[in-house]
Amino acid sequence: MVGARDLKKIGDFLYEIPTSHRSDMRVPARFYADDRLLDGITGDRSLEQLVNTATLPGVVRYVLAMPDIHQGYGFPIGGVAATELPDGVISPGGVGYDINCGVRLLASPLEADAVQPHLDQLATVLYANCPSGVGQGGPVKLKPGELDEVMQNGARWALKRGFATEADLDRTEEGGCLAGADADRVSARARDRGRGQVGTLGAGNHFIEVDVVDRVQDEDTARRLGLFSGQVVAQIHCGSRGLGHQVCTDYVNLFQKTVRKYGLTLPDRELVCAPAGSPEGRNYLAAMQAAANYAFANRQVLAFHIRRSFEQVLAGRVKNHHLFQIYDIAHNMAKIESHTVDGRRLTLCVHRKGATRAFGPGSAVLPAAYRDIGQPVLVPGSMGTSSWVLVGTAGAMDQTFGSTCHGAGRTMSRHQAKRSVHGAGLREELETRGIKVRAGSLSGLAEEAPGAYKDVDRVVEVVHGAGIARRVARLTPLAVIKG
DNA sequence: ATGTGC
Repeated sequence: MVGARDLKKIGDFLYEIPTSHRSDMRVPARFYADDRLLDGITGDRSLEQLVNTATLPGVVRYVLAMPDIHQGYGFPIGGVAATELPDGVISPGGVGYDINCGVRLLASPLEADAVQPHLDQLATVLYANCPSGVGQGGPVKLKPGELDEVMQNGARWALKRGFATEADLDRTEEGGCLAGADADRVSARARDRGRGQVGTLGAGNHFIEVDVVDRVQDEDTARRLGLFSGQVVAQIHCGSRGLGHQVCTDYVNLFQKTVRKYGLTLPDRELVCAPAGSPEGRNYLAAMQAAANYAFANRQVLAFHIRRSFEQVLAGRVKNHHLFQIYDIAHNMAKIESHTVDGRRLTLCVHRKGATRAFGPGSAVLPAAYRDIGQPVLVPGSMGTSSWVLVGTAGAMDQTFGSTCHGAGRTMSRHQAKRSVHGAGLREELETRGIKVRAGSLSGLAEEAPGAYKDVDRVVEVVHGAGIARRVARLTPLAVIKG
């Protein structure tokens, strides 16, 4: 267990666990927090997991955790670890079971007052059009061989099928398509699980939300993104469903063997990995990218059905309900990126698990329209609480390999939450606050109770204060759709 | 997170 005495405070919102803490650490471990969040962080195994990642072969500079850190499989959720190619390792546990879990934000030109009278119907129609729940299949029938196209081309596949516009792709991380994806590295079992699930939401913390922009923190940047106070927007939070889950399972199993083959010593079995430049490592990367493309396509099809739902409910009732895309980000992904470490330009495998890329102004990979303001960062809060739109900063490039937080972060396990919260009562409470709720499972709802999460406003305050993202606008929910 | 775990 890592306790308060093992920590060194090295900045207003920054702590370090030095390599003297444990003899197998190759680099220090750093994490961002304030005093209040610190209490929760030292209460579970997440810092010990972070220290474990500091022992990985090829890890550079320091491993990092964001203020929304909590316990995960092997790596903590909210963790960032960068390893140098080709001998530095890639680990499926550093990405997570939900490969390219991420968030998409669509914005309408409408004020909340115009939508309010139709909100109940909108929630019902969204729930009907966007299938959710564990194991749930979806509306898209793929032709033979078409699943390969989804995995190779991601949101580009969706464009060809009429589910996307060029503008959507332009405002998606990586253009919605990772070029290195190789569908041949994805097992038959993973394909079987994913075949019928394109355009579905899933369960757990995944959701579709209709929100209103309730606070604008930076007027200029908000305007540049197309956001204004009182505006109705829609958020999608979901990933690669059963396909990504199976890809992770397959490679975790396979990598049990590669750990021995390459003579790797690990403090936790859950950190199984392979050198990123080895055949096994490259195969996982290609399969992970295929699953990531599937997730981009999934969110794109959901966006299409959200647009259709707005059309169905609002056409003829309001003047313009077109939903344009602000951005789509991944928060479970390993990326091959170039970063400067101690004055040297290195090619790194950056694992972001429950962490968001937050590239600052000037980055060539950003859409032209956003290049001078930095990458939009979408931070969903817990159910019934606010969410945030941030932008990446030069500070993130300097401090965190261009990364920041991804959400509120759990304080209670799912099991704990289910025991202490009643789903029906929670729904009642949300509805009393004027939030429309459509949920397939009441126990699923209980697992996502706001009380089971940290305060997202505080998490965002820390990353803003630390300079690894900048606050632009806050969103508050009008309607929530869940599995 | 997940065709949910002992």
